[in-house]
Amino acid sequence: MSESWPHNSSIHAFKQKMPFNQSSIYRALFHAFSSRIQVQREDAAVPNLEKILRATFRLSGRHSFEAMSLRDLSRETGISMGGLYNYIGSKDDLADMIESFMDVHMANTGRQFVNQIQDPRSRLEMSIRVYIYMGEMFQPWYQFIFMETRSMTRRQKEMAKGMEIRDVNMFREVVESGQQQGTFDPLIDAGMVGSSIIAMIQNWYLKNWRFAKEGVSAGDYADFTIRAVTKLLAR
Amino acid sequence: MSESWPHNSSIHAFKQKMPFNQSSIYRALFHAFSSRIQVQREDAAVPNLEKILRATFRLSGRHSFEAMSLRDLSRETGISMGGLYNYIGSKDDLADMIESFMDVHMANTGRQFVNQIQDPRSRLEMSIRVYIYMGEMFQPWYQFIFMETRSMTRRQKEMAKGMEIRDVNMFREVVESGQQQGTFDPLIDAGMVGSSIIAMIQNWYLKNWRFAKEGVSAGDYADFTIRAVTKLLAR
DNA sequence: TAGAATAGCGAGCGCTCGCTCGGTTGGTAA
DNA sequence: TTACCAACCGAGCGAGCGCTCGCTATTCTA
Repeated sequence: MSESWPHNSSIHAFKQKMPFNQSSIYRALFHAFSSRIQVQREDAAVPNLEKILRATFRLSGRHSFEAMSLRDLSRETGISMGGLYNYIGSKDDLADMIESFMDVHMANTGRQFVNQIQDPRSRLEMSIRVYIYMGEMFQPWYQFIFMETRSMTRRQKEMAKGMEIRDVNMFREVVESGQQQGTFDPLIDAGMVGSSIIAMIQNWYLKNWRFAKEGVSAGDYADFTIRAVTKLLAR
Repeated sequence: MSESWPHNSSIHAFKQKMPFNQSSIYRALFHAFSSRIQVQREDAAVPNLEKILRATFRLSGRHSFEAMSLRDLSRETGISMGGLYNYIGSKDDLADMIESFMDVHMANTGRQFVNQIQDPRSRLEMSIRVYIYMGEMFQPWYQFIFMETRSMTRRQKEMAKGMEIRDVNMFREVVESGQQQGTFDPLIDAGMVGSSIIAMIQNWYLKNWRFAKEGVSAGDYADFTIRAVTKLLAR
């Protein structure tokens, strides 16, 4: 998968290696949840799912998921109230689909890009880049998870915390392996570094309005972040 | 004000220099908004305001401000529905009090600590420390602004964006002045540094659950952040 | 092309929301 | 002791919520 990508680290090259993109993700979503979606015909379901998800991101970005009523969603998608309920079991269920999909598919996809890289420095840089590019591609998804899960059920909250802890630990472990190998400064707290990297990644997809205004691209941001982390860990 | 604090940079010393703290802030709030609060007797108003604000933070932290009903707030404070409306003009107005108070008072207070420091390096370090300590002291206030404003009126959203931009620019300017003076690496984008520092500060008050679990104090976090920024800007 | 199956529709249900307003309470001044 | 009024109370209002269900429209099968 990533045999060629590291040699061209642009987001464009990255997108070509992804198993799904901003459009085809709705087909993947349909297959992941076809058992709990009442509509079985793919040609009918996938475009409607795309309408529903896009409208959900748009409306809950405007105010919040809780403030979005299913009547708003019906109006925005052009699908009737009854029609919506052929795709979701409840309003909570809609949020759960988004979160569960990310929990499984996004996390696995990201991991595939870095798992075969052994060298800690390359692996750290690649991880940062992949996470930022994923945040760029699926910005509404990540923002949704960050902003909305806390309003949800205990189960959903725990899932979100779990995802974040998993990510922090992934970065912490890369840093630790680099420290053991002597590449990175062993006096820096690896856990704090992991936490800070996650903060930087979240900063990218949460504050995209500001970066867009200032003409900072995802590639620029990844370069900056990698540089900052590299300097922090230099011996 | 800060003639002695810089020589003892603990949060304890910082708290003693603050014009208000987690308790007395409600008296300050009362005086700031006495014109739009119907209850005029301070001895009645201040304790009730404290109950209302604390309960608002507690309830909107549990789910969200929008999901908090005024009946919830009434139950949690022990103040009747009608009683609440002697303190707030509307539910929106309650959020506006919180946001407006921070916009004016918090920002000014923070600025007073650093304005008389000229040396860019000291000023940068002091600023980071003050912002993190403020975030620690008034964590529910900052978290509220970060998480809830986007659900509010356009005016309130603009106010929140304005606060953030002002803070980013403050950090950007300190970095630039250090670059012009030759203290900091001039090749690092000062705007990006400012943005990253804000991200680190927000990371502190948004993820306090994780830092508490790992025994990281506000002072530890400030030290780490200052170290990271210093290394990034080193020539 | 008839009949069955799937997809889509929207008025209406029970309920909770933000907010109001006429009434009650309790401390203070005359 | 009485009269007053700031402070507080909570049942009730109209609107809008999530969700349902009897129905129609569309597509597939034979």
